[in-house]
Amino acid sequence: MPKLSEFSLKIIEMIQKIPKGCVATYGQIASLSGNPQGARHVVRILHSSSRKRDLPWHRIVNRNGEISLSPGQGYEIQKQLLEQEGIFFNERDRIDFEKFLWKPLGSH
DNA sequence: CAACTGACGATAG
DNA sequence: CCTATCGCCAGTT
Repeated sequence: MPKLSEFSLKIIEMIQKIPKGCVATYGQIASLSGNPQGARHVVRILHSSSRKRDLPWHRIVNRNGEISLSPGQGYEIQKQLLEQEGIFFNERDRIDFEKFLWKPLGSH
């Protein structure tokens, strides 16, 4: 088991904090973890640690609110998991951020 | 150690 | 709206 950087550990931590019924973007997680440019690294963490750490990987979508996985590569699974949490997709197959984007902390 | 990789993001046309 | 590029950067090989 490789040692992960502090940045990576934070990414894992943030992903675990995403509440059920909400989604977050790759860039958002990276930014909250201290590196706004590290979106691609979030991907690597999901690849290497999502299964091991039992992360809610399906709650991560791209900046447009779309599923980034290709059909046959997990797209259907992710969509199903999200819909099971009460998240739905609009006519362009996107998630409405106004309703479902995770807003950490007192954004009220 | 160096190259490669990728479920991204921003920008330009 | 779409495609094409470039920047990004730690984990993996």
